[in-house]
Amino acid sequence: MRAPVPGLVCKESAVDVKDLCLGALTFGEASGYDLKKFFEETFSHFCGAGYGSIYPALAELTDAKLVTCHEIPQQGKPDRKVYRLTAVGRETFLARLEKTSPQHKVKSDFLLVLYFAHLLPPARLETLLDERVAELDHHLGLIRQCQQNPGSDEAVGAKFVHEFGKTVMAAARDYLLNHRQALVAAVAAAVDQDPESNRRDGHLRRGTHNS
Amino acid sequence: MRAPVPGLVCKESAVDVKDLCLGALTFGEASGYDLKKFFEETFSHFCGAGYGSIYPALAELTDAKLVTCHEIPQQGKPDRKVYRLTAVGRETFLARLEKTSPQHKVKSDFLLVLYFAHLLPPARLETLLDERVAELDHHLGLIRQCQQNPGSDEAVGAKFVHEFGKTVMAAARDYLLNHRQALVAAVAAAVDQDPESNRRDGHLRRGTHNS
DNA sequence: TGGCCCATGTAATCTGTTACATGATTGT
DNA sequence: ACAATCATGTAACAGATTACATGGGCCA
Repeated sequence: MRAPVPGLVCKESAVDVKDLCLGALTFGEASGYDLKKFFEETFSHFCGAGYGSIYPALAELTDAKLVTCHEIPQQGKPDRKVYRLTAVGRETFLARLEKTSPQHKVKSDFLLVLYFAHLLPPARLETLLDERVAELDHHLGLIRQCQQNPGSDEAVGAKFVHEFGKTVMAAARDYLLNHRQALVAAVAAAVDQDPESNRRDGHLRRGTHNS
Repeated sequence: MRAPVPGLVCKESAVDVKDLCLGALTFGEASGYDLKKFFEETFSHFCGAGYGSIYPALAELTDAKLVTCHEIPQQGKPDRKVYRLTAVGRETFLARLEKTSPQHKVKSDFLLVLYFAHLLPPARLETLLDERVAELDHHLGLIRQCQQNPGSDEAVGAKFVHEFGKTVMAAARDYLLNHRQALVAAVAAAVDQDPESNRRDGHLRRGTHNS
């Protein structure tokens, strides 16, 4: 086991909510509330953050002088706090963009459950697929809204990411719709033939790992 | 603010590593080590778990009598511990499958960084895209291996999930390859024209939210 | 009058990652 | 000789989710 080389520790840490906020603020000032809405509308298909992480993140960024905070008094509501990126904040973000080795992680309970389709009632399967298609439609709708936004001259990156999202999610949607019937039929048939199909013993087999 | 209704709390909690283990064990007995390999080969594109979560999960499952553990002595290595699903474990898993409302979450630092393509050096952009394509190829390869596995009579669900993965990742891959040049060119052009493009103030604009 | 939008924040909790700890065998 | 595979586990830590806490304005 190698001791961590002092100069090369190189965290390579993943992007966190602070980075998300910094990034959004490169487009202009905003409150925590605004940021959450922005994430939902614009980043919904690949990122997200709740108030429980946004507000603490903004507080930390303020302490670190990466953003400044203007308080705007309001009645009935808590003061609106508008955050703006500082020069240091902008550079910190730029540095993060260049150093991070960006990961793409999918955590899909949906696919996991589908993997065990043979253990599910066909009706449940149909619900699952329909709900997922609806979610995809929802995300697709959000992206279209972003793009149709009045005064939306999206940056090249935004365009690319949005088109990418549309392409990939449309592919997912089409696959689900085109194969829905076959899957449900196959499972229904299996249940008919062999209702007690869920007891099979043996060893978890794995492919020969000649990576 | 409503108090949580006692009988309807209904956690709807997401799938965790324990569920992952339970699910894998429906295909046969396995050790913690085997399980990790299985996840990597078979679930790689939508799930994952490290030893740091698998081993504690198996311990908990054993305590809860959802699995049993046979210890096989070995020399030089720690005893191999082979886990097998109990009847209760199987039913618990089946119940989880039916009750969970399964989510599909993507957390892509890759897309986030790309969103800010206009702030990146073109070379960095190229690296990013190439690396992502390589990752996608890697995952596609893993799926093909699963499918070509000798004695691979995959269950309907497994087939569906793997074909789905191939379809969606192929779409992503194609998009990246087909639009790579255009993106890099656009960013390069922007840098030429306006090297100090990263200082723009204003307000984070959001679309009119007529959801 | 019930529910959503606005608007902020804290605290407890959950869950997973990373680093640590050990060590024989096999292949290059 | 060095790295990888096999094989298990713990402890500290990081990060995010959830519930809690507050409360006026607005629309149907």
